[in-house]
Amino acid sequence: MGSAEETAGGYRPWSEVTPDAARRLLVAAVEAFAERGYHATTTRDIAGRAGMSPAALYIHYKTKEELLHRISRIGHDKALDILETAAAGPGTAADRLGAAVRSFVLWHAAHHTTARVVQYELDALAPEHRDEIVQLRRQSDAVVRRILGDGVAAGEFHVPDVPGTTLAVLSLCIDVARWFNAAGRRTPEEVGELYADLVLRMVGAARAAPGA
Amino acid sequence: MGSAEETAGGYRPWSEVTPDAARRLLVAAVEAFAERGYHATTTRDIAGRAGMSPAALYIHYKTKEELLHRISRIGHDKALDILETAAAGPGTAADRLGAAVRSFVLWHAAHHTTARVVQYELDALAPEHRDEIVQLRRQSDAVVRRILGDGVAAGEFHVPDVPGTTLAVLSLCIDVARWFNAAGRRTPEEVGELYADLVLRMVGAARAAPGA
DNA sequence: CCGGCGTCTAAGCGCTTGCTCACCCTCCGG
DNA sequence: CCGGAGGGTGAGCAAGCGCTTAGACGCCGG
Repeated sequence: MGSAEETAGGYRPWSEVTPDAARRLLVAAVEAFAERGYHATTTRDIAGRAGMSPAALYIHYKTKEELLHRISRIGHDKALDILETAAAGPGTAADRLGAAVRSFVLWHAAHHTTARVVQYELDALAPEHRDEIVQLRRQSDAVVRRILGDGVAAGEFHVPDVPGTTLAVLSLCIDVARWFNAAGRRTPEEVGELYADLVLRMVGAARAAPGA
Repeated sequence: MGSAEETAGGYRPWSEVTPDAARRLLVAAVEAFAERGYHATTTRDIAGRAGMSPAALYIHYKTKEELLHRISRIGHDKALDILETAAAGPGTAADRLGAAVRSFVLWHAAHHTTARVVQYELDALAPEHRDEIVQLRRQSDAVVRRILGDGVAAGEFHVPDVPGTTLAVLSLCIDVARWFNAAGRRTPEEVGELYADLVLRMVGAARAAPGA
């Protein structure tokens, strides 16, 4: 068991990675990178977790860094997709911001192992790959900033500093990957709910009315 | 220049580290760890930055890990001190929470190089040292939780989930160390001010009145 | 039955790592 | 003027690193 809990719940990640051995190696790498960090993880450790010899890794990936790049790319694509889906939804700006934070945080909590690698091992990427990922992050930033802008324009939000608040909101959500499950009384859904509420207060769209 | 900006402003950190050569090595280690991460930093790199030979490091420190431990310990002591000072201050719970967030964030922004090492390289510590540091973090958590509890009891704050909100507040502040200065239009003071405002909104102590 | 391809392994190469050791300065009390 | 202590160096060791190579396996169309 152990790693089973990560893939529980019917959600099957990494389905886009084939063949099977390549996926097993990638999943093993995610676990190892999340646990010890990229630089502290050896290729022997990754191969061992996948039940293979060290050399097997190089049949499917050219370098250890390519593994990290693949993980980072897939993860960022997923995270951006989650944000964009929520942003394109119906309702007021407050509705969309709440949905975005709720689903974004839910993903970071439920897949905190992956998210930790994706969000905190950026500097281990080769410069070219790093630039590519940074571009995706800028898109995430733009999505959130747009919702905030909409809310301000509609008079729903009171936000003096939209770029700064955007940064804070994303920072808050992303950092969930770092601390989540440290003991784990909360479910990912509960954290998402809590954070959606906190963020809506931050932007002054308080459903904080005492009766709510 | 370069590293000079870090120590600018009259604040002289690491004054508790003697002799001089030991301090130079420690400052070099902070820079290197912040830039590349603990595991990606070599002892040769640290010694080189300090203008010494690789062997010189081992006159003042037993291992590379001891360097990280010293940095982490001093940094956490300082961070906790900042929080406790603000918490012990005068005024309402809102006043104290605002002061705590403002000064805590200010430190994380102004000394983001140090803060990055202190906050994000925890897992590289030996288990015994890690436990020691985790203990300090629990104290930081307790300080913030107490202010929130006070505010709720006094009817100043509306916080349904005090432990969860405490976690979120600290997470938000700490993560400043990760992104700060990525381009740097904002000063540390401005970020502290912005964050104090955001956090006060989060707890429903809105000075969000338009005229404020 | 075969031959080629994709997959995997055992062994190991070249290099870097954290750390050590033998030795050398410089400073300073007696 | 000396001798010892503490701060420093150049060279280098054992271990571990990312990665490669030579060869063996199972599978499958002809």
